[in-house]
Amino acid sequence: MKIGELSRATATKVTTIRFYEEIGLLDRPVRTESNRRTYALRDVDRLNFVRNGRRLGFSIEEIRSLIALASEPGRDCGEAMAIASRHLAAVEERLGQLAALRDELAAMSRNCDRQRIADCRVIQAIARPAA
Amino acid sequence: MKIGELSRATATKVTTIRFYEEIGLLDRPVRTESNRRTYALRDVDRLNFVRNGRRLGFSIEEIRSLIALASEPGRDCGEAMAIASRHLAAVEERLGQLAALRDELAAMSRNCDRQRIADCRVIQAIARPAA
DNA sequence: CTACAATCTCTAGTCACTGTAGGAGCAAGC
DNA sequence: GCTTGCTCCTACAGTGACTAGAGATTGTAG
Repeated sequence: MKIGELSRATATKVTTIRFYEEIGLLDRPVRTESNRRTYALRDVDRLNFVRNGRRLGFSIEEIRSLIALASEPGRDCGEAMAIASRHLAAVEERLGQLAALRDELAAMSRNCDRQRIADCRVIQAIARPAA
Repeated sequence: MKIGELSRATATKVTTIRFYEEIGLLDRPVRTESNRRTYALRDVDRLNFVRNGRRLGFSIEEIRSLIALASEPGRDCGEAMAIASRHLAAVEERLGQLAALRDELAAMSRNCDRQRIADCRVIQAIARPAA
C-alpha cells in the first residue's frame, strides 16, 4: 500500500501522513527500492486511531499517550479514562464560553437597526471597555 | 502613558501590545527621547476595542475591518452587521459541533467501567474506523 | 552608588497542519 | 523509444494569534 492509497483509505492528506510520521505518531514505514513508503493494515488502523482522536478534539500529545496506553492491553485503563475525562471537562467549559459568546453576539445584532456607523450597536458594543 | 500603564489599563500583556502595533492594529505611538512608547486615551479606547473584539471571537482581520468602518461615522453600518452576522453563524455552527463532540465523549466515558486497557471503551471508541 | 524594575529590539517557539519548490519515478498511449 | 501526466520524494516556509526569551539600555528608589 502506497501513501496515496493510505491517504484515500483514511481520508487524510498525504502531507498530513508524512507530518504524523515526522512527529512520531506513525511508525517509519518500509521503503521500496525507489524510496517510496509502503504501508500495511496496521498502519491504516493506527492512522484511523489518530484521525479519530483528532476528530474528538484530543491533542497530538494526548493521542500519543493513548497510543502508548493502547499498546499495553494488560494495564489498568484509569489513565485513558483520566485523559478522556479531562478532555470532556475542557469541551464542556468551552461549550459554556461559546454559548455566552453566542448570546452576546446575538444581542448585538438584534439591537442594531440603525443606518449609520455612528449609531451602530455592533460597533458600540465592541467599543465598550469591558463586558 | 507608558506601555506598562496601558497594559494594566487594558489587561493586555506588554508583548501583545507591541504585537498589535507590529501588525498595524494599533497606531505607532509617539516615542520619548529615550525611545519609550507613549500612549494617550484614544489608544486605550482603541486597544479596548481590539481586546473586546478578540474576546468576542472576531479574527484580527475582522477587527481590522471593523476599525476601518468605525472611523467612517457617516457610512451605512450594513458591512459591520454582515461581519457580526457571519461570525455569529460560525459560532453557532461551532457550538453544534462541540455539543456533538461532548455527547460522544460523554458516552465513551460512561460506557467504560472496565479495568484493563484491552476492554477499555474509551480506547475502543477511538480505534473504531469512523464515527 | 547600587539594585532592580521597566523598557527596548530581535528572534524563535507554540499547535496542527498546509502549501510550495524542485526534482525523480513510473505506467500508458503513440 | 518518447512524451504526458500522475504520484511520490525532500526540505522549507507560512498560517493565526500570540508568547517567551536573550541581551541591551534606561529610569527610579533607597
